[in-house]
Amino acid sequence: MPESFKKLEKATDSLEQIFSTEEKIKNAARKVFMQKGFSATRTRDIAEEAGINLALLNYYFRSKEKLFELVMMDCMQEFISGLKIILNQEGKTIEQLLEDLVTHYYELFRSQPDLPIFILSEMRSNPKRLEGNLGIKESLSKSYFFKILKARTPNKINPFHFFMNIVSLTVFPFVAAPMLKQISGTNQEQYDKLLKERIKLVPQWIGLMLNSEIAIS
Amino acid sequence: MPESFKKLEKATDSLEQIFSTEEKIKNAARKVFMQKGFSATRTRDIAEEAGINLALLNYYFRSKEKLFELVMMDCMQEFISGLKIILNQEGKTIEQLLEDLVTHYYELFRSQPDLPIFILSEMRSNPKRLEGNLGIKESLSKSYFFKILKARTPNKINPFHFFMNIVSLTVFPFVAAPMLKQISGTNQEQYDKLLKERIKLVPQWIGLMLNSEIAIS
DNA sequence: GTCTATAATTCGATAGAC
DNA sequence: GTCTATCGAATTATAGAC
Repeated sequence: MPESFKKLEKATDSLEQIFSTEEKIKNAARKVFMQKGFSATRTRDIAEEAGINLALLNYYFRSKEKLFELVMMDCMQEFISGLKIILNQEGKTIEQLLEDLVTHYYELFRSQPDLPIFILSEMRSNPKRLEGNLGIKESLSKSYFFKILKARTPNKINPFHFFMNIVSLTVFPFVAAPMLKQISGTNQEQYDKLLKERIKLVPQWIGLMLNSEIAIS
Repeated sequence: MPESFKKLEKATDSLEQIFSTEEKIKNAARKVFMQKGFSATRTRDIAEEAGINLALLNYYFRSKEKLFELVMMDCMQEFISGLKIILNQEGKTIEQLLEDLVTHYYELFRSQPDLPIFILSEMRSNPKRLEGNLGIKESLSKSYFFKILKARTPNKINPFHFFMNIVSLTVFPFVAAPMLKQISGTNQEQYDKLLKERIKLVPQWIGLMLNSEIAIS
């Protein structure tokens, strides 16, 4: 095919063509990897999803593993990027910070429901992926949020319990969505309504815990 | 033909031999499948773990899929079996039921940490597995526990929110253990101490939520 | 850069001896 | 029942034409 004709064709093509081939492959890889995990994903699936030939995948990314590493890095980044910003908004009350946090993850997981289970399950088989992103620990322990959390923690309970509670109440309903949908007998729309209600409820429940006199005994 | 009930005949053999070959394969399969998931598991791994030859796996279980189905059924069963009993102990207070429940799952997941993430991640790729175990929905909605939960639910909040909270606070710290251990900077022993503290804490926190005046607004 | 065709390897499953 | 050896399909990766 002549080069001039090729350019003309590109310029008049559909929206799909505004992404470079490299980007198309990466986006397709992200979609398929998140849906099926590393081992269950075939490079052919990614090529098909991207609308390109299988050989191009190796041309751009050398191997399935290299492509996966890139996707995984992206996902981890997206998972924790919002966290650092929100946890350091000085001046806000802990209830406000919590509502920001829960809202953020509700919207993130609503657009990408497989993101949390993907990260958690891939981490099981390869826990050392976390070592690279060691910044999370410092980001949390040095954050404004954690400072006021410690101050408000009742009695001698480890403040980390409350961090666990926040993440559990926020993330697990997405991780276990298929099971919880089944158990509650709700369809997608109804279940999503429940999830949305939790944006307001979770911060209040956490507030209750922080204000209570519960101790470990 | 494989004979499942022949195991006792070899009672005088060494410790490894008290399990029939069929059981050894199934136990090995359970271990490897739970650790790596279906796709990442090779039948050769299972054979090696069981200390038998690869051909025997197909002799006893026909295929990797059939073996996996058996293991999955077992795991699902174990996951929900304790539930039905505990949720129907009439006469107990909701706080007592919760403590029984959290204790049960703490001990179950402590001996098999990969069980919850295994079930959740395999369900993602194959949500129809749940349809077989449809009994969960009825077990919950018709249980004594759910009856008193509904009675104690404040205002007009969907009682299922509290079921989600219980499961989230109980299961998620196991599902996300690698990540939470990293973030909290604890080793296995310290993290386990935290998990153990939650046996007493989670029921109290749930009690707080049920007694509060929080509404959806 | 992109394609077709194929090499190289892995893996599930089976045949057949004992 | 258990083993060794191997087949056949699937899959990653590459060679080479355009």
